[in-house]
Amino acid sequence: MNSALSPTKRERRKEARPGELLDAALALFVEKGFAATRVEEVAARAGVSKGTLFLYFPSKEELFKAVVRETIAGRFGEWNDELDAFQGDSAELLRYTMNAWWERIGMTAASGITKLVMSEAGTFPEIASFYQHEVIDPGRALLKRVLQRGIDRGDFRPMDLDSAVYSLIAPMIFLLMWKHSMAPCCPPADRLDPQAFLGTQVGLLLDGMRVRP
Amino acid sequence: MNSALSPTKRERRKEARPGELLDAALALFVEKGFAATRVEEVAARAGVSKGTLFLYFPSKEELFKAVVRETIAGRFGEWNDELDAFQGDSAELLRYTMNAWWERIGMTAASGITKLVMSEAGTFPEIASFYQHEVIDPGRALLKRVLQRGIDRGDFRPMDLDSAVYSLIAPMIFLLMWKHSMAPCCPPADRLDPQAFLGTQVGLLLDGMRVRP
Amino acid sequence: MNSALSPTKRERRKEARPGELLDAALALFVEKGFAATRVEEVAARAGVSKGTLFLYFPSKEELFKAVVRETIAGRFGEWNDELDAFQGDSAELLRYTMNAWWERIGMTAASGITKLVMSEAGTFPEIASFYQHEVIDPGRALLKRVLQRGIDRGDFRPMDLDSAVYSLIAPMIFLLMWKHSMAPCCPPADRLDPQAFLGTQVGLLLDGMRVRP
Amino acid sequence: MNSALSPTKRERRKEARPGELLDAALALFVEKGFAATRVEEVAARAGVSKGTLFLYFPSKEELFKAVVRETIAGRFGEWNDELDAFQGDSAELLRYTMNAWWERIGMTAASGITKLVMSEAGTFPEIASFYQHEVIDPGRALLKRVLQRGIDRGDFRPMDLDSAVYSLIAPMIFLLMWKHSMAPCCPPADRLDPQAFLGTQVGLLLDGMRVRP
DNA sequence: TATGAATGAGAGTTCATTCAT
DNA sequence: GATGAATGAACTCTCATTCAT
Repeated sequence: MNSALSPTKRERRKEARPGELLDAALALFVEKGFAATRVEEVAARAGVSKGTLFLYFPSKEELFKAVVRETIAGRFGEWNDELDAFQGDSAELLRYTMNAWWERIGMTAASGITKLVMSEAGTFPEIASFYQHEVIDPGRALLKRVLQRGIDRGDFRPMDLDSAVYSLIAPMIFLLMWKHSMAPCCPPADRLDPQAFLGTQVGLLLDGMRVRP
Repeated sequence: MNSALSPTKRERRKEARPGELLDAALALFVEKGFAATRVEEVAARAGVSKGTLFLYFPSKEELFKAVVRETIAGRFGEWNDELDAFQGDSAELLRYTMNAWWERIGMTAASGITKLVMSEAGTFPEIASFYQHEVIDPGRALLKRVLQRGIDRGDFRPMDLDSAVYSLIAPMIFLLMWKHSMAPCCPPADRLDPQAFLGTQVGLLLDGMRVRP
Repeated sequence: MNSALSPTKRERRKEARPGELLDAALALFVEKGFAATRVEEVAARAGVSKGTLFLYFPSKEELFKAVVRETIAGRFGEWNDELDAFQGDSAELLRYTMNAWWERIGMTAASGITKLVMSEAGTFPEIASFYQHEVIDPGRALLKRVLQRGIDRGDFRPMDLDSAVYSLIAPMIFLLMWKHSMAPCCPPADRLDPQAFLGTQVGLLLDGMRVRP
Repeated sequence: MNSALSPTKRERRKEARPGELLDAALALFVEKGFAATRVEEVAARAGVSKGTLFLYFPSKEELFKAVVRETIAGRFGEWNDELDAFQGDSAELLRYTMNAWWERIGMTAASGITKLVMSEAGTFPEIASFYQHEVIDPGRALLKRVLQRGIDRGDFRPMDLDSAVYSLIAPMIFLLMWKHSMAPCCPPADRLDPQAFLGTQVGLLLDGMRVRP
């Protein structure tokens, strides 16, 4: 057997199974919500039979939890490194960070997960809690470091950091909820342009809207 | 018939029924989501039998729509009047408006409905569209007027209004999604204080976080 | 009170109630069948409320039975008298009898009852049996007398009377089932003309289709 | 997979399922009518669970339609061939045809379907229409050919074919309605003997009941 | 390991029947 | 008597889950 060296096609597929199922489930859960997604659809989209799905995941709920866990594998390590390496004005860093978030999370399927977790938090508090610890808290910590850096460098004025962090999270959460709920039903003309919005929002947070005295 | 003068107990109940059912449905939909709420539960909570519910609402979906309609019934009229009557600085007006939103929507069950609509938008695009027209659009228009007033009076500097409006909506949507999803699972210490957050957010939007040159 | 002499409108209506309900029920049962007819519809058509119907008939089943009983009140007395009074050829009498049946039963709502009884006989064997005794048997006896008269007068050749009677009933039953089932769905062009059919049928029964030797 | 060679027990069952369900449905629909038959009963009689039935038929109504289609699947081909091959007197052919009808339709479960279709025509006009096109019309065409053959050969006198055809259909429809409605409730003594009746009826139609001039 | 036929608890909905007014 | 709001049993249909093959 050559499995140790180069897996056969069947073996490769076998190993890929859970991943394919998770991808299919992610797409469908995001599109239709947990309750409205049928496991048979997930299986079909992953190219396997209904029974096979239950070989890998003991129940629909566990499949959901696995989807969430899988999709949010630690993304903050490299991000923190980028922050440390950044040279220059903190306003620039902030803009860069928000943009990076949009490109790496907001624009990708990962944004669907957040929407999903928030939508189904009532039904899966455990998942919401897990998400809080694994994603939200690290994210807040990262943003806090950016702000702290700004204050330390004299770029930003002193402020209540915890609260300000939420001011940065808010537009991101809003953007992704919007994208996955209201946007699909709005006439294109009215549609919110995410990057432009993010730019304006950061701009306002940096400089404010009030006329200077 | 005495119905013209004083309604009998039965008649009084009959008039109250739809409201009682709507209340029960609102509570349960917000708590468990649309799919996970059983009509029998709604009926039971309203103190009637399953069949009675269908006397007033032809289907579960129509019940849901009715809940949405009921909860958001024209709230913008008085709000616009207050805006017109307001004397003073536009920054004050903005703070006042955001506070009022929290007190009238964010703190009440109406916030649950918005969370629900956004969560179930994939399953009920029609509802999402309805919500967009009946709630979101009027809300945006109102905020736009506030900003325009500020610019006209020289309180605010000129800006892209449409985009800035979303910067005001974002914290509200965020707050209410948070309240109905993550908040219930987070340790109290970490909990976001909505009023404080809103204050900080508006403060930042008004004056920015950057050190003045 | 004048009720003994001339009843008031309300009293007249009260006495008429069961009749109005029976009429409404007859029409709806014939149109939609027993199961598909809702008692509320019957009540509405009779201009009363659902509850009132149950004041006069203890159940939907009893209503159905009453409809059948009511609609077939002895019609054979006068018919037998006509037969006795008839002068002339028995072939003429037979034609007359069949025509009279069509005009008095086939064309009227009474035909719907027969269709109904036959259709629902499986569910209401008791009703079928009642119908057999009250309608079918007297009808057969009457037709038998017509045939016997023909034989006695030398108009008809001897034959098995019981069986021949069914040959006369068959086209009537057929016609009324047809009218209440297939006819409504057939293109007008194909539609069976009842009187013409009855004429042909009696003609054939009288003279046959075989070429005479 | 061995399915190509010898189907497994499960596979054999799977193939048999629709047929078993159809048989069970036929029996129950005929016995109790469409509305009074519960799908669970049908499933139980076929030895499967409620859910299984819906694996094969998407709804109760479709099950009913399938029963109708199945029971009447092209029966007229061979019948027309027999007619073409028939040698001899047209009166004989007519007797043979009517007898064959009784043996192949009247005596079998197929008669129950016709009764059912006529009984439920009000509720399922679509089915009635389908039946008209698939069964009644071909039947009429066949009988018409028999009569035409008789006239062409000089066995029968000229006549209005369309109308005469109904004179042949009438006793068949009558017989089958009778069998499925009144017959079960009548005392055996009174019972109509179908074959005898059909014989008499055809005899009368061939030769008439009038004494020859 | 993979399948998909089979299951059956459970949900929404209907409607004959009851009964307080 | 008359009403119609209320009931709840009954019914169709769904779908996560199981298991023989």
